[in-house]
Amino acid sequence: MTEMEIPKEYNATDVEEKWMSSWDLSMYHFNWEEDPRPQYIIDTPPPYPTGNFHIGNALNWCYIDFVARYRRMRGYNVMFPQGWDCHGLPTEVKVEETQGITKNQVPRAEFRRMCREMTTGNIEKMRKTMLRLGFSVDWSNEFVTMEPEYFVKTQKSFVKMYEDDRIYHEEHPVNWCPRCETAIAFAEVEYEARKTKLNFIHFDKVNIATTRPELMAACVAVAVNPKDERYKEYIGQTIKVPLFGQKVPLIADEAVEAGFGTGAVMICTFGDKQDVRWWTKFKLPLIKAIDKKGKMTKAAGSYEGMSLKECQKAVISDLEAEGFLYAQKPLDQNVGLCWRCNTPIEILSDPQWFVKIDPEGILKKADEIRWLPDYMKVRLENWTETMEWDWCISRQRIFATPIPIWYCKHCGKVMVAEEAWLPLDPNETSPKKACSCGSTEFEPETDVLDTWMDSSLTALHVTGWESAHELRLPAQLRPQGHDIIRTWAFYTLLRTLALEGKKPWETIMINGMVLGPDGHKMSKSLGNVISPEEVITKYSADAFRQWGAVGGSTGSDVMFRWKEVVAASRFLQKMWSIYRFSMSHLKAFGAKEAQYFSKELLLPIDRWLLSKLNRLVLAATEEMDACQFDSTFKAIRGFAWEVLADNYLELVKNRLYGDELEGQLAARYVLYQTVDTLARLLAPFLPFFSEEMYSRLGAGSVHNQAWPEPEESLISQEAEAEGELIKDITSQIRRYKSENGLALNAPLKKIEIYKVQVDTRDIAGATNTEVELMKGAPSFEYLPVEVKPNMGILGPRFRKEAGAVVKALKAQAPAKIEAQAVSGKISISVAGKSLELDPEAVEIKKEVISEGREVDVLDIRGAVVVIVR
RNA sequence: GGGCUCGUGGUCUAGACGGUUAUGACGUCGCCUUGACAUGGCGGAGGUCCUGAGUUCGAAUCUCAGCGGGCCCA
Repeated sequence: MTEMEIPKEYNATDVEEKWMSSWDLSMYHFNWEEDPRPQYIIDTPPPYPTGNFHIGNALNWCYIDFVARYRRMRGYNVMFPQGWDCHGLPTEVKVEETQGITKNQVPRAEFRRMCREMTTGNIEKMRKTMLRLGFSVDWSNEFVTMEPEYFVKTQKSFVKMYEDDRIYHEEHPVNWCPRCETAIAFAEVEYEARKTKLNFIHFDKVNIATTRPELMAACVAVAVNPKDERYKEYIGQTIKVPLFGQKVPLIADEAVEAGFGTGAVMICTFGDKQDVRWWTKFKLPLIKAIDKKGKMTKAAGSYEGMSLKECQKAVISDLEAEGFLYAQKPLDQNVGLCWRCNTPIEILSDPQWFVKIDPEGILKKADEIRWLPDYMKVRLENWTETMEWDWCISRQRIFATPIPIWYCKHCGKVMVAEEAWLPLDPNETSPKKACSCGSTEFEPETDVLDTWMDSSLTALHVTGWESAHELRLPAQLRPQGHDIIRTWAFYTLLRTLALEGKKPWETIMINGMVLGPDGHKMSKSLGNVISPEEVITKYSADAFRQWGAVGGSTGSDVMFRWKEVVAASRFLQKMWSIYRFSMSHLKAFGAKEAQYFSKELLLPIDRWLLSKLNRLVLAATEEMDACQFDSTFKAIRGFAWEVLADNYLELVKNRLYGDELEGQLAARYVLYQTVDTLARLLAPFLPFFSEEMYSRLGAGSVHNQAWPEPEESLISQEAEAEGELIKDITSQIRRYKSENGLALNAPLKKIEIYKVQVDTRDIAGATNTEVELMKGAPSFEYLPVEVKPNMGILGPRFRKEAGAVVKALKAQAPAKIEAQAVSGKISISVAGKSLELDPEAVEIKKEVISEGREVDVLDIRGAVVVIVR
């Protein structure tokens, strides 16, 4: 331990890069074999490999890393795996963009290759950021959903669920993105407020109002509210649709709002979700007027081939020309958009694959899981309770897990791959057996699986499902954002339940979103995006992580603020100074000196510090167990800064620099314990800084050390009370000097302390003044100036009369009350009745009269401190 | 339109089992280079605890209503 090597300034970049390149990351590996330690498996979110690990990911990973490092130190066999959720539209869209093609212009296999290549490059970039942020990822348990080792599981899960009758193939209306030319799930639909026009149109018997005149070709009914007097007589009759001429029934349904538009609505296949409900309820016919590219079909007659927009324009002008359109009104409307390309979605009917949803089962399992914070469970419940359709899992895209299915060319029967054949792409491989009709000719399924079919398997994957290892379900923790509760959490619950009948995790910890410095969601269009790299370069990874810890409580959204990062890096420097000072006094505190030390040597302020330290350990442990990172870190920081640096160090400096060995030993012992404990407490949050600290304290990495155990015998009310008095006396004298323009190390003539017993050695050292404990009362006059009622006692006792009692107390001279309090009972009269109060029921403020004397008097916690100048 | 969440000095925030002096940070103002740290120390100013009503002896805290943010959805 050589303090000469410790620079005055903490150079975060050098320290962080040094440790990053020298750490042996195998210390973070999970042990799949028999291990006496309890397992702690984290079902980490596999990020989408965009190539850029954004600040929201980073916050999420900070939380995961805090937990992972803490649990390791607590003696758990921790798995912090890293997955990559590769498949899906965004990569396809990006490849189409960068290559200037559309998916159908190149062979399927070639397109997949381009996607894989881009994904691999992106993963590499993101790994770098994660390493730089010091996350203790277990890279031996990395998984990549596009690799056969992973997607074989996705396919197996499909086959198992198909055979279990949980997956079926059916023609059903689905959300369709005409740009991406694929079905999408409800979870992938986003809504945006837009202005549109409500068109009022004469039908032959009633007038209807619609925002979608281009869908008149697909009109299959008109609906009114059964209670609507205007239309009662027409219910059950047929109505002719203008321009297109089809005759449709006029039906009655409660769901029609009589007050909206004309009170009559046309039902089309399909304008919106409500149309689908009516279509199902009344078993209406299906007219497909829109094709998969969003163009009008033959069913639209002369409008065939037009885009939806063109068609709407044409229909409106034709309606107007023929006198059907009689009014237009502006209307605010929410349009469903494809979450990836922002194209308005349509509802089309098409054969698709579906997973059955069992809301009750999911809700029951959700109840068995601990939700942090608990109110987040409500989001899952609300979503689950409002599910209307099953989960559409087929997508008409390319870069995704293939559906291992063929259709027999002769009888049309579905051939499902056997598990032993997997993984495979039905477009490249044929079934290894004939159809039950004897045919060996098959048509492959070209649809692929929804990406959530991959990622909803992570809990199973990380716990060893379908691997050489024993299944270790449930995982201990699922960390994720609240934005994907309805998708990732929901689907994982569904799939784990369907495949293994168990809950996927014991605890789910929800993190909030990161908002920009302006309080809004970070987005390119708002220009408020900040990257983790930018923060690291300017202020260090540890400062970034500290912002992640203290930025907000777990679950709440966190605003990114530069000044918090600045404050974080200031704490690093402050902590560094504390460390540097401590180490300069610890060079000699080796085994040699330690043998002369015994706890009897500890002075009151030492016991005060140790009590506070152990209380801190106790609280930090409790809060880390509850994933309360902000309060944990704030407690540690507060201790280091206010308790240790501002007070303890100032009080023991004199002893440390002095030549009295016993006092020195005690202070060194305390310093050593404190610095060692702080290094450990900080380790989950500041892996680089704490490692640098620990490198001069002990052997090996701090990340292989145990979390500190609180020594309860050192926690003591009395030790803290006496320490607090010493601290307060010293800091009041410091303030006194400051107010009186004295240098802080300026000696005073003398300090006299009355009325309490207190150890004066450190007070004398810290104030550079002789301190004497005085017997008896000081010869000063006290003037009681104010009576302060203690409402905690008076309120509950007197209830309605409490107000009157307070009034009566205040009406008396403070000196009179004081005199009674000294005798043990205070009597007052309220509304003619006389009452007796205990002295505890009031606090009497007194002032010392010291005018005309060469002294100043401070009243501190019952102690009277007389300063002789 | 629904659900969730929040509204505290200039800014951000703690407090939420109801108890009279409302926490801390940043900013601001003043003083101080003291043998770890000026990226520091000490002190000061600055508050209708969103509004209104209710419960209560007593409300930032509980209840209701309203207003206003944010998020997730329809």
